[in-house]
Amino acid sequence: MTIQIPSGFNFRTTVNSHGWYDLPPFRSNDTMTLLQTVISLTPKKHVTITIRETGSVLTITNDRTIRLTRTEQERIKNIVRSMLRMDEQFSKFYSLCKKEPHLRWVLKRGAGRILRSPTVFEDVVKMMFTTNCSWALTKIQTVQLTTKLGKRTVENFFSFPPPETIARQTEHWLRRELSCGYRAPYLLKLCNDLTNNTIELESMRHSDLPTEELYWKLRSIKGIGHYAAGNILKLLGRYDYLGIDSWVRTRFSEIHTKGRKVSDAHIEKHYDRYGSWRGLVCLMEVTSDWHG
DNA sequence: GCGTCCAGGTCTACC
DNA sequence: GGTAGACCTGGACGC
Repeated sequence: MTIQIPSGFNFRTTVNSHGWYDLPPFRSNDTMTLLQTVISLTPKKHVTITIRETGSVLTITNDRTIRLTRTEQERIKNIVRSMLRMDEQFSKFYSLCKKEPHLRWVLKRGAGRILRSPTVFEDVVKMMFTTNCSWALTKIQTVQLTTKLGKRTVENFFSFPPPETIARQTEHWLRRELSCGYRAPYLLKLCNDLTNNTIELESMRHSDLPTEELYWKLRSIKGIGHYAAGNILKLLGRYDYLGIDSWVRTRFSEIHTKGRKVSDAHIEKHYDRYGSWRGLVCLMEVTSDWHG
């Protein structure tokens, strides 16, 4: 399968936009020139895909033993476009960056697109796993979740388990097997609510609701606070919130205040002038050193 | 190898 | 509305 690359799109910069490429089922290589993950087409059909940039197209390959219908191939292509944010409009953001000397690199590197998972559910669970712990623990929780509850594919990858599979476990089991500690009841409640249709996540990527309403919808999920909601919103294409964590605080003080610690209110105020793009401007600034 | 301390974000009870 | 303390884990550190 191939996808035509839109102008201004940069595959490597998108894969390296944040830590998601490092959390299973995602996998990448040292040079970030390929991205692999598992797409769950049906409860029993899980396909490992490999995405590479080859000239002016992205090439998507999968194991030849798995036959895909034309409809399934189209679905995979749409999911890849969505994960890599290929159809989102960044022209207004780039005009803004053009006016700021310290953000001109963003255009040169084709930055701004933030890698997201095939589903909102996967993004929300992973974001919950980033709260109040080190990256090492975030990774442990995600690895355990996928290997213990996901489905193994031909290439020895594991799919991200659906909410109903997680909802069948006990809180005790989740605590013990995933090392997710006090997050276990939050994860269980989220999965139960999704299974019972008490809440709905997937439509959020195409929602017409104002960003603030989406923010409060996310905040109604136990375990999703101000930081997590702000960052999930970025994965929904809304950049009004900063999603400040300890790392952003450190990077901000290194860049703007010679290492002097400042309050979150100070950081919020600094990015106010960028309006609805402030969250993305903040992310670009704190990750600028990742892109040379 | 063991014990102690700390960092990390969210929730809840309390003022 | 603001704040303190609990939640749980891995990692750093001292012994």
